[in-house]
Amino acid sequence: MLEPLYLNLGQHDALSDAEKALLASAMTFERHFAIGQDIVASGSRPTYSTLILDGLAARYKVLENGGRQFTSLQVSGDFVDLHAFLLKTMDHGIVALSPCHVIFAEHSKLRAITEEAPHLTRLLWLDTLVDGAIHREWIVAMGRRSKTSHLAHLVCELFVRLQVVERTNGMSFHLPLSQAELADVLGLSVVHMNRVIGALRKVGVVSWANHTVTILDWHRLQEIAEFDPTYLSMMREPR
Amino acid sequence: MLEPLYLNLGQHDALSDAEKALLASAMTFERHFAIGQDIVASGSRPTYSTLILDGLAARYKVLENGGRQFTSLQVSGDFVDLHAFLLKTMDHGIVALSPCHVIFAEHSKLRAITEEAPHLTRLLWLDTLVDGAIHREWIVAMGRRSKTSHLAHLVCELFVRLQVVERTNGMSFHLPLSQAELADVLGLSVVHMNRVIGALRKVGVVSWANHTVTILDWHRLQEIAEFDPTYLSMMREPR
DNA sequence: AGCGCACTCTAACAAATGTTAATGCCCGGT
DNA sequence: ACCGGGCATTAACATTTGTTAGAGTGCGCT
Repeated sequence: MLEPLYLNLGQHDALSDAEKALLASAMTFERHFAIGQDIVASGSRPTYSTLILDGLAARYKVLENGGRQFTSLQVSGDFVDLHAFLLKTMDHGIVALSPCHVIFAEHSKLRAITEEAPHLTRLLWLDTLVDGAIHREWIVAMGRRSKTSHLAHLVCELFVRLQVVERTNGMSFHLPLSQAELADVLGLSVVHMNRVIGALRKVGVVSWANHTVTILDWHRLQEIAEFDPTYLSMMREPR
Repeated sequence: MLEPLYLNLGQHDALSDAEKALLASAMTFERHFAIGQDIVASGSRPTYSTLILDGLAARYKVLENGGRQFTSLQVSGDFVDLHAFLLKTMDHGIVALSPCHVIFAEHSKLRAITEEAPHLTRLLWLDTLVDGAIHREWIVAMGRRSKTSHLAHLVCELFVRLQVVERTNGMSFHLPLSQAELADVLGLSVVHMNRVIGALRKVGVVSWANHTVTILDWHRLQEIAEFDPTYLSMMREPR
């Protein structure tokens, strides 16, 4: 059941059976969340961290004027709030964008891992570092890329991340986001989001319908996005 | 000499003398960098992490069209590339924005800390988590705040961070960034950056001259920015 | 004192992006 | 089969932001 987590952590470095067992023993109960439900509330102080077994979720903040910004998208195998283990207080919410099947890891058990399993600790730390690397890439995309390039970059990133946890289907993947939600990812208005998707469709590098994205020309898409997967640290090496 | 680091880490949780000594023993040689010099090169694989003792630096990426985006600003007491300890390959560069006095911590020593000093390990991990929290706040600012609010937020953030490491002077602090560099922080053109600074000046919440920012009305500045320092985790509590 | 240079600031215009509103489509509920 | 609601799409127009160009300013250097 924790397969996606093993795939996610295991992409960076070998994960021993003992470490897998240790992770498994940190888990407590499972839960399902419906679309739109908050998995973790902003301002809360969780005592466990949430692992997505299946589904798509997002971190977000809401401003006073009602504007919402997603700060990350989380897929199967992602700890959506591993950072709360040490940050303690959630400064943002996490919402289910598709039906989500999750399992909770107790902070006390994670703490025990940091006391007794240094290598596994480094892998969990690394997981949050990749999170940060993705954030930086998003900042660059928001600040200096054209909107088309930004969207192309997002498609590249999601495809690669989903491939790691075996949630792609050939060159297609399921992306159950409305254009309004996508607009809250890129920081655009809904109308402009629609224009940008149209632009990407028109150049013919992706087809996009029924919440399914199919990459028609990976090479050119990567070019438009200037996508370089280095930041995802997908190289397996000692950590 | 490591005082800024102790202040930085110590703001989140108590730092024992033994831990301070351990940090000190991880350090090797010091170095000075001039304005504009790369402290860490993109694509490199450093074997040490760089701590700023004094100065201002920034992480950045450059796009094919020459556009540059800063993804973070780093002040005294910040490990600018602690993440490279586990990410291994730098996916971005780090440049000195003021003359920088830095000291290097060997990765082998950091690794030893993860093997033998769990609590200190958690504090170092936390340091990178706060990094991530700042990234998220920047994403929100870029996506959903007005440019004036974004700039106000940056001023609030820098003031608070500099205060922790005792680099403020009353309600003023030194910000040696040209408007062109600031534009690369907010993701704007230089001309528009100038407009935005003018706007913030006009409402009278800051004065801004000679690379010195003085906050004239903290309360109103915070209001404009919708600044909530929770994400900086400045509460001292067991981690 | 004069010069050159980097930086700030402004203007005029162009392009990107937001807003409001309307239309059509699909799909689930009755 | 009908209805209603959410979503995608488009149009027209407003606002923000970028581009290009140039003038002003301060400061170090000779």
